[in-house]
Amino acid sequence: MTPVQGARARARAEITAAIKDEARRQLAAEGAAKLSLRAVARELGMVSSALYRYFPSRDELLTALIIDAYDAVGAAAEQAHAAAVHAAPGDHLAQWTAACRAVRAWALAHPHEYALLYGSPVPGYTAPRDTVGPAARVALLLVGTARAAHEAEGVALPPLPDVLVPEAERLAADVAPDLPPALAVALASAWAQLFGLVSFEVFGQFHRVVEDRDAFFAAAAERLGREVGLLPRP
Amino acid sequence: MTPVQGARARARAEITAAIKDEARRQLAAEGAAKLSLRAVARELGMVSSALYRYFPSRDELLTALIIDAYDAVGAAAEQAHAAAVHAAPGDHLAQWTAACRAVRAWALAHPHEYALLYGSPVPGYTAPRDTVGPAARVALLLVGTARAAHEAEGVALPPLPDVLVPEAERLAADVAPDLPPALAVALASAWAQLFGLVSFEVFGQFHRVVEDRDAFFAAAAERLGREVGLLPRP
DNA sequence: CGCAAGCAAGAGCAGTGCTCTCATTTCAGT
DNA sequence: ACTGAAATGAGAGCACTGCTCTTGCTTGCG
Repeated sequence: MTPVQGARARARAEITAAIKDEARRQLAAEGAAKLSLRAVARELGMVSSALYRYFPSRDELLTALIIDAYDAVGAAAEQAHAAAVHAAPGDHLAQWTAACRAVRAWALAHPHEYALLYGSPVPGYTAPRDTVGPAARVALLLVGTARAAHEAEGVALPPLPDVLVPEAERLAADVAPDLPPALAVALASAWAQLFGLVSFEVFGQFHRVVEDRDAFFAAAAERLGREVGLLPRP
Repeated sequence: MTPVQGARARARAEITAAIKDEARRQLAAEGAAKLSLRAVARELGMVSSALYRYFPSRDELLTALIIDAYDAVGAAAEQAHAAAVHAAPGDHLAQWTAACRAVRAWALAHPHEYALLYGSPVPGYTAPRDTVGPAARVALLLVGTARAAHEAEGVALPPLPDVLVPEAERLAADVAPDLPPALAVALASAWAQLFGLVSFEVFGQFHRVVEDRDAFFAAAAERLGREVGLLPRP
């Protein structure tokens, strides 16, 4: 795009990145609520008002971090999925669980950023349009896995209750017109349930309840995969 | 317990309740992050420092609200469950879904309190021991439904993967020694997944994705019930 | 070269959680 | 019934926060 930007623009990009880095550091250390513009500025050796040249408000800074985090977890899942496709080309269930495990691993490694994405929404703050793209990456990856399995060998799902048929058709038309409506509904359920499992673990709800969480999650993710019709080692 | 407490103790209880009420109002209006001790005091016509005679810190006030909220959602679920037991005595699946729907309804009616319980943990704040009892009410209700079904007609579950067997036995011994280990694991999964569905809805993740959320949730809750071996109308 | 735009600094405003001191009220033991 | 201790409320104050506004300095384009 801009082949050689002026020194000023470069400095601006560098400072913006430095602000986000420092903010991410504070986020990881203390959580979103303790992320303070003044502290970020202090750590960067500037004065708080200067920060407003780069981010018009604290919420805008948070938004930038949210977008980066969605991209990070999406990239982690996509990478793990691609590796699984390479390692076990036809095993769609293994590919599914690989993506799920990558999401979980990223969440456990970045709990505060995960909380920003899938925890309580920041009050008075509604996610701007820019976040929906990155936010959909993981969901689209799950849809893609199910689509590959469906194209390769077809999936068998139990019939839907009658009341859900219109919603299922609408949902399928919206997100995956090539997939059967029952599969679209199953995917939406599995999507939410996957993050339920991850959130419970990251937010400590499994404390003193589930101990061997690796094995527990692996089994649960595989069950979710079967729920959307995936089968092992075809 | 205390048959007739002095006027002072009564006043203390009343003021404590008034503080919690006003705090709950602000919580519902603006969310946890904007809950301000000073604003609560202002609204109650007292000075902020006086509040510290009743709650030693803002976090302690939050803890009190959290315990109340756990009790409220637990009571809502228990009441819906009891009604279902009365209306359809043998239909354990209907009882299960009734409890799930009650949790969802409470969450949608009190989104900010729900976020306090199942959203991002408040930073720097770890839930004290007093919360674990109320927090377990919904989980215990789900366990109880599964136990009733198991005692009445037995439940059939797929076998566990080998790696999960030790964890399953430990988990069953901990929370429900009378239930088969595979059922205990399935219950823990269903528990987390149920709140995944509710959280996605309350936190807006289903925005522009799932539209007919009543039907969607009802179907998902029923699937969760089948996952723990419940069967309709025996 | 000049001048507009970009930028940092500082002061300041309104708000926050929390602590401390100082009166006053209430209650209990003698 | 009286007194001393405990509980309570008021107020000032500290160290923060996000954010705005004004004031100059620097940069780089036309």
